[in-house]
Amino acid sequence: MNAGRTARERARAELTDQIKMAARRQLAIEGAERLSLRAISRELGMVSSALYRYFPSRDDLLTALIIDAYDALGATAESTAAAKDDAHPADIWLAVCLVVREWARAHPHEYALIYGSPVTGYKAPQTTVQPASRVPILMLGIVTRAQTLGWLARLDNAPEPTGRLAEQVDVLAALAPGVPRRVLLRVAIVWTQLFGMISFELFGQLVGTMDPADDFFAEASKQMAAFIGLR
Amino acid sequence: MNAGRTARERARAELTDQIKMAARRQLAIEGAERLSLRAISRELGMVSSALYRYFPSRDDLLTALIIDAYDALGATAESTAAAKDDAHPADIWLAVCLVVREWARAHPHEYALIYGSPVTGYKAPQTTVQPASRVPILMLGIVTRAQTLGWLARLDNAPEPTGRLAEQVDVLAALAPGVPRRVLLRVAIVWTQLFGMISFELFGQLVGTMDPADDFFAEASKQMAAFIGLR
DNA sequence: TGTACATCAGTGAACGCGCGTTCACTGATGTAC
DNA sequence: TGTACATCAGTGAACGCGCGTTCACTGATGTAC
Repeated sequence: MNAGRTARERARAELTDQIKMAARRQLAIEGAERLSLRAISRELGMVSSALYRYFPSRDDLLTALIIDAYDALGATAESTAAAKDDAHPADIWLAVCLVVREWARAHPHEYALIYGSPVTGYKAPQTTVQPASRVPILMLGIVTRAQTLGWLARLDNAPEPTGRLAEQVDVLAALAPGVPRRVLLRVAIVWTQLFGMISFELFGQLVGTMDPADDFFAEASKQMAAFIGLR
Repeated sequence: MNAGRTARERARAELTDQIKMAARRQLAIEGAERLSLRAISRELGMVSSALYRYFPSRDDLLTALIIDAYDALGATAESTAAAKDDAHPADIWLAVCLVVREWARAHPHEYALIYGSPVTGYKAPQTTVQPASRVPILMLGIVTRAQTLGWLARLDNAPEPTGRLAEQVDVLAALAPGVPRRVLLRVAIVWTQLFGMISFELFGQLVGTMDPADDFFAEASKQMAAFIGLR
C-alpha cells in the first residue's frame, strides 16, 4: 500500500530505478567505461541535467550499479544454497559455483564491472565492501556447515599457514568457526580459482582450448571442492 | 650498423617505437579505454593526423600494445625458466609463477589490457593468439620436462577427463607429449587459479583478507604445483 | 656526379560527434496554519 | 477545506572540454637514369 509515501516519493523511487535499469541496459551494450549520463537521459526522454536530481555524479551512479551487481550475484548464490538447504554440503558448494558462473554468463558486463579491471579514475567507496563479501561469506558458511556435519575431510597433508598468512586466514576463521586454518587457506585458493576460471571464459582466454567451458568448469569445480575436503 | 636501411626507414622504426612508448606511458596512467591518439601526438609534439602514417587506426595501435604486452610477459617468463634450466621442474614452475605475478604488479595496466575485461568495441585479431600462448606453452613445457625426468607424481587419484573434455585436453596434450591427460586437466585448472589470484590482487578483491598477497601467493603457488604432481 | 621524378612524413584545418556538469528558471507537489 | 509558502523535479541553454578520422598541402628523402 506504500502507506505514508507521497506521490513525489513514489515517483522518485520509480525514476531512480528506471535510471538504474537504463544504465544497466547501456552497460550491457557499451561496457562500464562508456556508460554515459547523456545516453541514459536520452533513453528516458529526459534532459541530461535532470539526472542530477537522482545521482550527484556519474561515479555515484556507477557505485549504485556496482552494489546492485554484487547484490544480484549474492542473492542468486544465497537463494541457490538456501533451496538445497538439506543437501550434502559438497552438492550445495557445486551448485553455488555453477550458479555464479551462470549469472556471470548471463550478465557479462555486470560481471566485468565488479570482477574485471577497475574503471579508470573510479575509486570504489566502502559501501561496496559488504555486498562484495556476500559470495565469499556464503562459501565459508557452506564449509563451516560441512565441518559441523562431519562432511569435511581432515586434510592432514595440507600445510598449516604460518606467520602473516596465518593472521590473514584468521579473518576468514572469524566467519567459519571450527574450520581448520589449513582448510580456510585452501578455500581462499579455490575462491581465486573459481573467479579466475569464469573471467578466463568470459574474457576470451579459453578460446582454442577449454571453450566451450561447461565440462571444464564442472570438473574443475568438483576437483576444487575435493581440494578443500568437501566429500 | 643497420646496413641497407635508409634514414627514412630508421626514422620510421624509431618513431613507431616512440609512439608505442608514449602509448604505454598513457596506458599506465589512464588505462586502455582512455588511450587517445590525440594525447599521444601531443606528448610527441606531433599533429594528431601524423599518427596515421604509423597506425591506420586506434584499434591497430591497441593491437600492437596487446601483442607487446603478451610478448613482454612471455619473454620475462621464458628467460626466468631458461635461467634455471637445470633446477628441479617444481622450482622452475614456482619461479615462473612468481615472475608472472611480479610482471603484473610492475605493469598493472598492461596486465589489465591483456587479462582484464576486454576493451569495448575492440575485437582482438588472430595475431594476438600466438603471443598470448607463450606463458601457457612454457608451463606445459615445464610439466613435460618434469614428466620426462621422473619428477611428476602419478596422481592415480586424479580423475581422467572424458568426452568432450578429453578432446579439449588433447589440444594441450599435443604440446606436452607423454603427460597424462588427468595431469593436463589439472594444469589448466591451475592456470586459471594463477591468473585469477593475480587479477584478484591487482583488481582489489583481496583487500581486507589476503592483501598484501606475497605469502598467500607463494603458498598457493606451491600447493597448486603439488596439485599437478610436481615434486 | 647531377638531374627529374616518385615516394613519403608531417601539417593544419575541418567534420561531426561525444561527454559531465552548472545554473537560473518554471511549474507542479507537499505542508503548516 | 482553503490559502500561503516552501520544497522539489525537470527544463534548456551554456561552458569547456575531449575524441577519431579525412583531406589537400608542403617539403624533405630516396631512386632511376
